[in-house]
Parts: sequence; C-alpha cells; structure tokens
Amino acid sequence: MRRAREEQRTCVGPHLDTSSIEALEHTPVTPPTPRPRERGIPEATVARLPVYLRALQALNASGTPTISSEGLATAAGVNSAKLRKDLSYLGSYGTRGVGYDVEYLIYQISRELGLTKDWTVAIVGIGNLGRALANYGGFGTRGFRIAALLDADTAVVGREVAGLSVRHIDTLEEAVKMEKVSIGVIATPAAAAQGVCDRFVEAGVTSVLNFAPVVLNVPPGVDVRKVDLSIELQILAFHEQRKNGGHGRPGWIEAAEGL
Amino acid sequence: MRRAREEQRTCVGPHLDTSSIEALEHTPVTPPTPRPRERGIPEATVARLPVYLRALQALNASGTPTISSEGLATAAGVNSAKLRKDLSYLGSYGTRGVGYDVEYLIYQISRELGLTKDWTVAIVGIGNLGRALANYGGFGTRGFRIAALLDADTAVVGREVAGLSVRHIDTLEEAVKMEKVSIGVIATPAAAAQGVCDRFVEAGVTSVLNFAPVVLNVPPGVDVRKVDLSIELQILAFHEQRKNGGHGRPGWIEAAEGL
DNA sequence: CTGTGTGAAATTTTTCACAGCG
DNA sequence: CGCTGTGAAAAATTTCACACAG
Repeated sequence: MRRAREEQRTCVGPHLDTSSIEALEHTPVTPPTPRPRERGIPEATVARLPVYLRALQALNASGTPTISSEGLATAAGVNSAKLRKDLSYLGSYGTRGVGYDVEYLIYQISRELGLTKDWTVAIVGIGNLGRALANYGGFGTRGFRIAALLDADTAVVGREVAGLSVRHIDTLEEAVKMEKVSIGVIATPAAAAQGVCDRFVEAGVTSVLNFAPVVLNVPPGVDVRKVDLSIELQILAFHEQRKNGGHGRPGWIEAAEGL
Repeated sequence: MRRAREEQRTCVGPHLDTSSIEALEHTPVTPPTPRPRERGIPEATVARLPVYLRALQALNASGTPTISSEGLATAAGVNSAKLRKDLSYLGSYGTRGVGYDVEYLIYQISRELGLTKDWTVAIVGIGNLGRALANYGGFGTRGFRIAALLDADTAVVGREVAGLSVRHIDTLEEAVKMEKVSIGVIATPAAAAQGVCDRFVEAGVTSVLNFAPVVLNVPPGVDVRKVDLSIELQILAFHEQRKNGGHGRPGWIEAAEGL
C-alpha cells in the first residue's frame, strides 16, 4: 500500500547516499529493480522505533511497569499522536484507558526491529572513530555483536581494541565469511571508503553503515546508511544563521549582517 | 507559507530529540512558542544541501567547471528532479542547456548554509569519540572552528588533543563566553549529557549536536540534532531482516563489478 | 472516564512532465 | 536541442479529533 516509487538504489532513511563521484561521468545508474517493499511499516516510523525502544528501556530500568502514549511520547521527544500512530503499525499492544505495558512493548519493538536475532558487525578503520565505535558498549544494548575490527595500517594491526585483535584489511573477505558478518561499518578516511564498501559487498554484506564523508556507490539490494558529522553541523549552522543573523549567542549584538 | 505547525520544541530534521526521560513524570512540556519560521527552504532540502556541497567540492577538486543536474544528482545520490527542485529554492543558478557552474553553486550553497561565516564549536567529552571529532579535519572543510575541548576527567584535562589543551568541564561557561561558542557538541556518556546540555543552554548556546544516547530536553529556541550509532544500526537491522529472513548474507551473491 | 487506535484532514516531500531559455 | 526551472500530481508523513474498549 505504501512505497512503490523508486529512490535511487536501495536506500533507507535520511542521508543515505549511494553513488560515487566517479560514477558521475559514466552510467546514468538508473537501477531497474526498485524492490517494492510491500510490507507495512513506513520508513519514518522505523526510524523512530529505536528511539521508543530506548525510552522504554530507561522506563523499564526505573521500574515503571506501564506508560501512556503521552508519557512515552514525551520521553521520546515526539508528540503522542505520532507515537500512537507509529505503534499502531506494529499492532494493538496497548490497553485502552491504561497505556502500554513497558516490557511487552519492548519485546514487540525489539522483535519488529529484528533485535531478537544477533547481528554481527565488522568495523573497518580503527582510528579514533573506529575505536569509539568498538568500545561503544551499548551497541543497541544487545542485538549487535562486533566480531571483527580491520585496518590497513600495520601499526594498528595486531593491537587489541575492545577485546579484539585488529586484523589486516586484507583479511576482510575471510573475516566476513568466518564471522558471518551482516553489517559492515566503514570508519575509514574518505578515500578508502568506496574500496572497502566494494569489498564488503563483494563478500556478501548487504547493510553498510558509513561514517566516511563520501557518497557510496552500491548495487541494488544493498542498504547504506550514512552518519556524517559535518553535515549535521552544517544543518545546525543553517538554523543558527536563521535565528540570530550572525554568529554568537542571542544577546550577542554582532553586527555581522551582509558580508 | 510552509511550516506553521509545532513539532515538540524547537527541533530540526530527523532524529532530533528533546525531552528527557525524567520530564516524563512532570510537565506536559507543551511550549507556547512554535516559532513559525516563515522563510522558504524546506527542511528536507536543507538536509541535502550539505551533500550537494560536498559533491560539488569533489567535482571542483577534479577540475570540472560545470555540471548538469543529472550529473550532480548522481554524484550526490539523489535523482535529478529532486536536485533541481532543491536548487530552485535557492534561486536560478543554472544555465539552461548547460548546467550549473560548479564554483558558483558552491558559493551559493555555502552562503545559504551560513558557511561563509565561521562557527565556533566546543566539544564536551574527550573520549575516543570526542577525540575523533576533534581530529576530524574536514569539519565542513571550513566554516567551523573547534575552539574548546572539555572533559570532567582530570586525567584528560590538560592533555593536548588536536592542538588544543583539554579544559575542565567546570570552565564550560567561561569557554563559551570567551570563545563565543555557537554550537555545542556533546560526546559524553549518556548520564552526563543532559547536564552538559543544560549548561550549554544556560551559557547561551542555541545549537547542540548530541552524540549521547539520550533524548535531550531543551527550551524553545534551541536546536538539537542527534547522531546515534545504535539507532542507525537498528534501522539497518530492520531492513536486513526484511531482506533475508535471518542473519548472514543472502545467497544471491550478485556483486557489482565496481572496478 | 481515560487513553488507545484510527479514519480523515492537513502538511510536507517527492515525482512528473513540459514550457521555454540559452 | 538540451537541460533548467517549476506548476501540478502523487506519495508520504503528520496531525486532528473522536468512537469506543477496558
């Protein structure tokens, strides 16, 4: 019922890039396979489920047994109408006049997101960012297992990070197969990202989380999500500019008009 | 003309959270000031401008003088109709029958995003992630200047990171005022994030980029953007689950030739 | 009575498709 | 002629508002 259009290749959510700069001179890259995705949940809702999940886990940790849509919405930073609509896509898991059972809803959302399975992750690029990711304990609290860390720098290879020994990038294919990696994380410099991505894809990985500031080019069927620090900053800058005509905090009388 | 509704507090873009879990038991937090934002450019477009900008900079670096909407769209991973529509909000900067002048368009987008001004950034939480951010040279290539690094850990305070001496968190207010910080970046553990945010806001910062896995509660007029690693992973997991019923790679290793 | 679940309305975003400029 | 710029149509998302279940 929803989603029948094609959006470039197979991408999901906001900020998902796919093509590479070099592809520019070549093929129009108009993929013939939109992959309809007939199943129900809207993308916008999927993107919020993890937020609800985290709020619920906090609630659960603090011993709250049930929560109203209003309360959960506040905790998640959305309005209650949106929350109820989102949850309604999963099913009717609330109790009218009462609210939602926190634990039950945690279970349902986790199941929907596929977190009852264990996803194996490989991180390529063990610089500061890669290390931060590797050490990020709460990688979904559960559901994700970091199985391999890889880097091209021989000074890093062999070093122990987050309890794992960093492998050489040359063993990527082997690592993917041995560990059954399903999600590849790219935390390399921009120049290396596409190459790493290609190798991930070649090895059979169909989900990639990209931290490098490049648009990755992937074949249909592969999902790429991108996290881009400078893009987020630029968006903030745009709004900041709109708020007070220039730099500084409000209250700063910076005659920075024009330029 | 566009945007008249209110969406929680003053937030921008996807994944922007605001309230905190504790607020849950208290006030409905319904701000009376929606801040209309009558000015033109759609939020969805703003979020893509940085992507176009980066693609253009790559083009420029490779010596390409002009580019068609088709070419730029491919480089940016969107379709050309969307690209043209987006650019049309900025003005008519293209030449029919030809395309866009790369340098000129770079200038126009930069100006629109407010990158011709310099934004001053302070990062709180100098763990692996904070260090990664501090060292991330291409913080927008330009437009952003990291002016202060702060941490609560006395073992880190005083250490030099990315050419800056890490200050103690107690000097946050002072640092914000002295350096005229306009964007605060939070890379602390979840538990500390709201407190740091409150101090940023109190000190006059109205734009916050949050890497901590919590929903921040801010007053109206303050923009919060959130980058959340585990949320991105969970979204990928959802789609991965949809693709092949379980873990592992799909059997159809129909890789792309690439290079 | 309270608060969920939901059709329907409103808004935003994307896509189409084509007039017309260079 | 090719490619931009853009009204108009289509699709997706958000919000409203209320019937009704517990």
